[in-house]
Amino acid sequence: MPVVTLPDGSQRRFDHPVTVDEVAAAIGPGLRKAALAGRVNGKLVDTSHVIADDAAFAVVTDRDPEGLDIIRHSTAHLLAQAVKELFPDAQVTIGPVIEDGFYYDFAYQRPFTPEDLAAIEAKMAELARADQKVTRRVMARDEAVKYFKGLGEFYKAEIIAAIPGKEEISLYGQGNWVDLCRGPHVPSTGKLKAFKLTKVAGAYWRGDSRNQMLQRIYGTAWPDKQQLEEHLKRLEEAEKRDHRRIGKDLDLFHLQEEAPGAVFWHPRGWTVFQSLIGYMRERQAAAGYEEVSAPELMDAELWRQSGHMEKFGENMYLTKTPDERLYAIKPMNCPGHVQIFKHGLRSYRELPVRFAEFGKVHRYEPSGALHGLMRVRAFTQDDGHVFVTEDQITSESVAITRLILDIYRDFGFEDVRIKYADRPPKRVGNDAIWDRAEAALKAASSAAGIEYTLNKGEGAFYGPKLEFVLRDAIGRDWQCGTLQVDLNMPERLGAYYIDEHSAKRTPVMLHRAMFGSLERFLAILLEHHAGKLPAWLSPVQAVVIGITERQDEYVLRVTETLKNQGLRVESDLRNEKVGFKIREHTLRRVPYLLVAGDKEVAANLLSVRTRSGKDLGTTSPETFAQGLRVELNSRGRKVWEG
RNA sequence: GCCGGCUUAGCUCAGUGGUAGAGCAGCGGUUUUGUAAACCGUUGGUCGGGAGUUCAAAUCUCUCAGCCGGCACCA
Repeated sequence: MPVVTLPDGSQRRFDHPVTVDEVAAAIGPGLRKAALAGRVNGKLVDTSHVIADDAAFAVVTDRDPEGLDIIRHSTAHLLAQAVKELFPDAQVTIGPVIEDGFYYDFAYQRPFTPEDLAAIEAKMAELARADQKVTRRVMARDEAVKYFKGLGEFYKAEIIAAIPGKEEISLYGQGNWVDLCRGPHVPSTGKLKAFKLTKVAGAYWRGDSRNQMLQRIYGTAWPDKQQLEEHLKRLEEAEKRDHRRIGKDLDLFHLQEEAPGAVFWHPRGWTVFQSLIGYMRERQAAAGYEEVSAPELMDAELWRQSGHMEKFGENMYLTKTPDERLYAIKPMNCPGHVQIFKHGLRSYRELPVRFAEFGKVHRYEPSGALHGLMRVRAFTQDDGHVFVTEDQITSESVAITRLILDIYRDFGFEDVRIKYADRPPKRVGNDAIWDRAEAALKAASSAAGIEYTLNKGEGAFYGPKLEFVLRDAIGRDWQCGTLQVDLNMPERLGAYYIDEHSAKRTPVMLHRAMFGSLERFLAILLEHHAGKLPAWLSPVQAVVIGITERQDEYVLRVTETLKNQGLRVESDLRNEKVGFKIREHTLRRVPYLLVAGDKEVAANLLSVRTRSGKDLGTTSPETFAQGLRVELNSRGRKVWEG
């Protein structure tokens, strides 16, 4: 007879097999009501699950992460049930839990409309109110296939057919609707109290663009209404951080129809962009890089040799000149850098050779992929290529890794994860070369003392890579930096150096980027800071504001003085009230507002206010400049506090 | 590229077949102002492009483009 051991170590003895529900009831009526599922010997099960033998036991409620997942999963089922009631011809496919919610894919003869969505959501609420019991039963595989085929659910039948033979096939029913599912599920639909359908979209069956397009409905679900509201609020806040919105508000850049996926940088945006470049120049020079610049346009033949034409030809811009020569606009900088390396004889004594370029590349991205500055067709990489001997891979990789991580700290990104991506299915070079490259990159990673997760099959076509992923202020991950070990490209493009025995040797090429795309990195910064860029990146670092025209001369003089010290300062002499000017510059996220009235002019002072509304008191222009300079020099690590 | 939605003044948005609107911005004045919006007046639109239906189209249909949300892709 079963003895169940609770998480606190206490035990309950039963004289007959019991269900999870019964055990929960034995512990307390409140817990029984809150029970969504059980955990028996580590395995999640329904509340109807029968425990016959001794077991470790826990009740799963909506306070457990697993409980939340179960709510979401069951809400996906509720969605499918509602769709089947309203659109009996629709076929169900899969409905997994995703971050903050769930989706369900349906095959239907027409796309669902926003009006359908409202109707479906209403039907879901109705079904939840009915508090239908959710029941589980097991069916033999062949029988299950037959069962779903009989229902006209051919996608389900296909899914079952693909389930490994030894796995149990379980069906879940609620009301008159049955779905194949691994479970577990909530005991009854009444447990689903707070959900909302968010969007409809097309999605390919089995994620393959050669397959039929299904209708995907997304939704979110939470334990209670309040948490749902909070989630919707968070989405709203994230929307306010949208770099496209901020870019417009702050007059940084725009995009227009004639140049899809290409950025028109306005003076303020370009100032930020140039600040990024200036910073990186400094860091790279200190790290032993030499800046180069390779042509934007090179003969297509070169791109054939590199392998780009074969793999990415469809995404390259080509142009035929009047002399009938075919040129490609560079989608990457590496072949150009190899040409510079190749020019002249290189000795092993010169290695490592470190080239860096703020190279503007063009890639014809699929139209549906474009997204503000995040995904564009013309962008600038802080691209570097280091030519090394095989012996130098480790030390050089360690140096690159350290540099990347240190640079991220200057931008206030402390939380950085690293992924290791190995050989992709479509690649150049033989397996022996890949074995060496992968081993070298792994060795370098452990020498650098970094931990990584595996990103299987996601390496570049010419070599494995480390991907540096940073986490922003609202918890989103962005892959930016990359380090790739390439034993293929130098050989394909005929690069070599002379070793200590006067023999020709092919160098190894390390590809690396810190920002990745400057356009995208800038977008990430805008969203991370919600537009409040640190002063060293702000297009305007301070505005000097006069209260009446009596201060005009002083305001101009102070502005001039600060500008002469290399600070980005403007004056605002407009015929407006101070409150109005403060409001405008605050909305433009200017870090410091320097107000001068008669009192300040008389004492040669400025009244300093930050964009977050903090009053830093009065100070002389000299002291302010000094403090700001300290802040600028410490990058994102420190701010001036008056 | 695929599915859906959207596109009206510089910006944010009303306007469901019958003479194109509002707020903000801009411009011209008044006001000389103390830390997130002073007041008065006023300019501004081939309603994304093209084609069609209709006596009549911002509004209905087709088509192209761009954008937005997903999917697929991402050297």
